[in-house]
Amino acid sequence: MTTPLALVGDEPDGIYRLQDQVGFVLRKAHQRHVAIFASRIADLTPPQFAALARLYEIGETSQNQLGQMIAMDAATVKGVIDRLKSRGYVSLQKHDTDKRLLLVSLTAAGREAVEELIPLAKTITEETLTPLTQKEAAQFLRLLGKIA
Amino acid sequence: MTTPLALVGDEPDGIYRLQDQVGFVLRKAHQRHVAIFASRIADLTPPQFAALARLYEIGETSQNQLGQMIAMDAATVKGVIDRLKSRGYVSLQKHDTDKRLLLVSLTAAGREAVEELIPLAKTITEETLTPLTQKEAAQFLRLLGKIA
DNA sequence: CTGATATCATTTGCATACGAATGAATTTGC
DNA sequence: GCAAATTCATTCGTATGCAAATGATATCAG
Repeated sequence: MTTPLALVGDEPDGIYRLQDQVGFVLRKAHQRHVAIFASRIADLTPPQFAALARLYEIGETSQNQLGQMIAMDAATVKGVIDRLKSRGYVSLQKHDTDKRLLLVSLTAAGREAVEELIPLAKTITEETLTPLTQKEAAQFLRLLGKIA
Repeated sequence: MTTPLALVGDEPDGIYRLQDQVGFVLRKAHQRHVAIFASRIADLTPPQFAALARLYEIGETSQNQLGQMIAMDAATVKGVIDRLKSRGYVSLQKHDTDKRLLLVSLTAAGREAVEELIPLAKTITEETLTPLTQKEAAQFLRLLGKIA
């Protein structure tokens, strides 16, 4: 154990501790989650899975639109989709009338992969929340949702 | 507003919603924090600041040790330290007896930078936690600390 | 209808982040 | 005291993540 966390606004001009800064702890929590994810799903990254899962929910969309729905900017989503395409999980197609749009959709293999991985993804969420009781976990998810 | 968050373990074989998965929300929260950080401290990244702040706390250490204290692996910390060195914020020196160690320490400019930035860093934490009440923020930091 | 604006995808450059491999130096085990 | 194991720093490859610039296309305003 380290020293207890200070309350926000505590010690207005007091000492500065990195481990009390939300960004630092957020970064570590994210790293831990990514490690848990990798240990359970070795051949996809969390962003790649997010793209597949969203496509599974909503069906075909444009690349940009998909990016907005999974919180990725245009440059990032392009790389993710490129890699999913090279694996055969998604297929790309130009929009009929609006020639700017690149439509992304799941292939049969992509759909199968998502269906297999969803139970694992739920396990990953549970394992990440293992340090918390059920009550704490619900509370944490509620507050985290407000922060995000 | 989207649909309310499911409790953990809710709907054992129910629907899967990306926005209920802790990793996805954690990633978004982290992104939001990085954006807030960049808006207040334009010329340093959060990992760079973490390195400077830790060096300020503890003084000279080896590059690897520093990495462990700010949750960065050896490859990552090397890049961060290289960039801080090229800005004149840290200086590097070989250990006298143990020739494997690369000692990192703050320069005068680095120390000044940290002292100027610490108040801003506190503001950044506060702004990140703005969506929460004081009570919620304290609760959130407590639970986040357990997750990390 | 047409010039200004906006949107979409792409590309480039930079900064984490991690696994794996490597070489140098140190410590351990026996 | 010496071979084996460990530690440290570095390098390479891959994958986000974002800002900024660009070109193609679409929409809007007058």
